[in-house]
Amino acid sequence: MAIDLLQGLNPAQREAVETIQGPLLILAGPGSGKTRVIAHRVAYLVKVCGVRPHSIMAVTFTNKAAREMRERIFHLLGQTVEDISVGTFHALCARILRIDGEHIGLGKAFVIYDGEDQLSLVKRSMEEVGVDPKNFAPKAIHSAIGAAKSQLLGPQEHAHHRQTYFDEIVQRVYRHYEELLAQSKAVDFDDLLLKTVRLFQLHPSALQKYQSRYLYILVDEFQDTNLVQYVLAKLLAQKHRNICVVGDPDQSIYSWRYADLRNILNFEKDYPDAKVVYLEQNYRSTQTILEAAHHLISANVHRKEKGLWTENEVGIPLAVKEAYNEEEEAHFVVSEVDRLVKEEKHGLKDFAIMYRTNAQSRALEEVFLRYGIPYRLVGALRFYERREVKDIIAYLRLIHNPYDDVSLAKVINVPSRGIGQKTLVELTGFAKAHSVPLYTALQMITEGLKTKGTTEGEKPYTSLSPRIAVALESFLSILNELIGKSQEQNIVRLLDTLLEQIGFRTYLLGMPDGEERWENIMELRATAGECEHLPPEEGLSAFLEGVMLVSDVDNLDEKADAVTLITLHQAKGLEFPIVFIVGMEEGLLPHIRSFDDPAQMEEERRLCYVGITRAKERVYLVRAFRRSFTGTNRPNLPSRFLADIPSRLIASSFGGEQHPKVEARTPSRVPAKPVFKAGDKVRHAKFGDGIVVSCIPSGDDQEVTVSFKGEARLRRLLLSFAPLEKLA
DNA sequence: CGAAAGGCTCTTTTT
DNA sequence: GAGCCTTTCG
Repeated sequence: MAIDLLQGLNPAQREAVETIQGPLLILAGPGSGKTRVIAHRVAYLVKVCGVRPHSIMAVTFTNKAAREMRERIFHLLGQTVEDISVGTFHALCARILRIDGEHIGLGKAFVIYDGEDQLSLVKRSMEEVGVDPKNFAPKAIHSAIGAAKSQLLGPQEHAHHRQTYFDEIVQRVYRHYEELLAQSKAVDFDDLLLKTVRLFQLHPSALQKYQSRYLYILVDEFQDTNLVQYVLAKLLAQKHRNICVVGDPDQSIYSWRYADLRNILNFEKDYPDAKVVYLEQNYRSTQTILEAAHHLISANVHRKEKGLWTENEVGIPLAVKEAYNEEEEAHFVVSEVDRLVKEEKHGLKDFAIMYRTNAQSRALEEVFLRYGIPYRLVGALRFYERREVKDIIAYLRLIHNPYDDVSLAKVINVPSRGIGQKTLVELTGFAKAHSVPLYTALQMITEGLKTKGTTEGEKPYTSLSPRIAVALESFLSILNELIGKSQEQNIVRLLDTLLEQIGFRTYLLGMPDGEERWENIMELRATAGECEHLPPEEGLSAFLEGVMLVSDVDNLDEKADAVTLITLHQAKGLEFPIVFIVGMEEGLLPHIRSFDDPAQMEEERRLCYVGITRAKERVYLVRAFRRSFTGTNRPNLPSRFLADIPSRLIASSFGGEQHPKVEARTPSRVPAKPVFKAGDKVRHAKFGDGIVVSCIPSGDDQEVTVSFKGEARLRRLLLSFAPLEKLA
C-alpha cells in the first residue's frame, strides 16, 4: 500500500512525501502538484507510518483548502479522518482558545470581532481617549494596531517601540481598545493568533499539551505567514521538530497583512538540519504560459531562481487586448467567453476573470447580466457582510455574550425603537464612567429608574425621558428573554424566535430590496441548519464561530456552471483553463500605491504572476485605454508588466489594435431591423416565457427588454446572445 | 427621534 | 461614486 500512495508521483514529490522526520521545506512552484503532495504526505503518515490522525496538524490558507485536503485524504485512505486538525491558523487558534483560553482569562463565550467590528471599536476608543478622527484616520490607527499585533506587540511592548507622535496616539488608542475588548469579552482576528501565543508563553503546561499531541505539523502557503504565525508554528513544533512547510516566495502577495517573506527565506537558518525539496515540474499550464510567467517574474531582483518546466504542450500564445474603456473591456471579455463556449465547447466554469480591485467587478457584472451569462462573484459584497445579515449575527452574538458592546451598539435600535444617537452617547458615557459594558449599564439604568421613587441615590441617568426609559427597558427584556431561550432552543429555533420577537420580516419588507434581504436571512437560516443537531448553547457557539471565520472563497461552488469573477489575491491556489486578467494598466496593476516602493512593486509583479499561472490553456491580458476612477475618467498607460512578456509569446492579431472604439460604437452602422415588437410573446431557455416590452437596435445588435413571467423586474438582453424564441 | 439632503473625503488586496 | 458625517426639517 506504500506503493499505492507513492505511485504517480515524480521523484521530488516522492521525496517530499517520504521525508517524515525533521524539518522539511518544500519549495513548490505554481502547478507543481503541491496540494497533491500534501494530501499524500498526510495519508502516508497515517497509513504507512501508523501515525494517529489525532497527532497531525495541517494549516491551510483558507477553509476551502482545508475541506479539500480532508476530501483528498479521505479519497486516498478510504476512511474519514475527522481527528486530524486541519484548518486556517485562525480557526485552529479559535479552537485552542475555546478549550484553554481560561488560563489567560478568556471565558468560553468570547466573541470574535472581524475587521468592521474592530474599526468601530477603534472609533469608540478614540472618542473615549480624546483623539479627534479628523486629525487621525481611524483606519490608519486600526491598521497600526493590526501591525503591532501581527508582530507580537501588545500595548506595553508597542510603547517601547514608539517613535513618532502618531505612534504615541496609536499607543493611547490601542491601550484603551484592549480594555474595551476585554470588557466585551471579545477577541479580534489578530488576537486569535496573538492570544494563543500568549497562552503558550505564559502557561507552559498548555503549550506542552499541544506540543505532545502534535507529532507532525504542516503549514501550507508558508510565504504568506506573519511573525505571530511563524512563532506559533515554531512553538508547536519545538518538541518533535517534525515541521513541514510548503510555499513559493514568488507567490507571496500578503505583505500588507504583515506576512514576512523572511519566514520562508530564513527557514534553513532557523532549522539548519532542514531538508529542502524543490517541486519544479509544472502539470498545469502550457509551455507558453509558463514561459511568459517566467519572464515576468524574472524582472524581480529579490528572488531565488527556480527551474520550472513542463511536459505539457506548447499551447497557444497569450492574447493581449486593448479596449477603449472599462465597458468595452467587459464587452470584449464576455464576447470571447461566448465565442469559446460556442467554438471550443468550453463550460462556463472553465473561465475566470481576475482583477486587482473589487471595484472593477461592477463593469463586468453589468455586461454579464445583460448578456444573460451566469457568473459567480467572489468577494466584493460578501454574504456575511450584508447589513441585514450582520445585524442578525450581531443579535446572536449578543445573546451568546451580552457583554459584546460592538454588537449591542449596532442593534439596540434595529428595528427602530426610538433609541437614537443621543441616547446611545448617554448610555456609552454612563458605561464609561462606571467602567462597565453597555449591557451592565443598561441593567443599572433600568434598575435605577424602577427604584427611583423609593430610594434616593445619585442618579446620573435621570436625564432620560420616560419614553426612552421604556424603550431601553423593552430592549433589555427582549434580550434577556432571548438569552433564556438560547438555553433551551436549538440554533434554528432560536433564530426564528429572534426574528419573530423583533419583527424583522416586517421591518425588512418595509425597505427597498426588502424581499431580497429577507431571502438573505432565510439563507442564513439554512446555514444555521448545519448546527441544528447540536445542543442549544454549543450550536449557537459553533454557528457563530463558523460564520465569523469563513472567507468568500470558502463558499465557491465548484459545480456551478458559471464564469468566476475574482480578485487576484483570492485566486491564489485556484486554477482555471482560461484566465482573463483585466485592468492591465499602470496605476491599477501595478497599483499606484506601489509606485514609490520597490518592494511593493515586486509584490505587484508577483500578483500578476499568480494570476497568469492560474491558467491551464489560455491567458488574456486586457486593458482599457480610459477608465473612470471615481467620477473622473482618465487615460491610463499599459501596464509595465506587459512589456516583460516577449512578443513572440503574444498573439499578433491582438497586439496591434489601437482604438477599437471607433469601430464598435459609431451609429453610422445600419441597424438591423427589429426582430421583435412590443407585445410579442417570447420564450427564453433559462428565464421561461415573457412578453417583449421593447426592441431597440444597439450597435450591430438589438437590445430586447422582456418582462418574464413570475419576475418583478424587466430584463434587458442582447439578441445575438439571448436564446429567444418567438411564440405564436 | 429619524428621514432626507447636502457636503466631505478617500480611494488595494482579507483571514 | 460611495460611504460617512453633519445639518435640517417634519
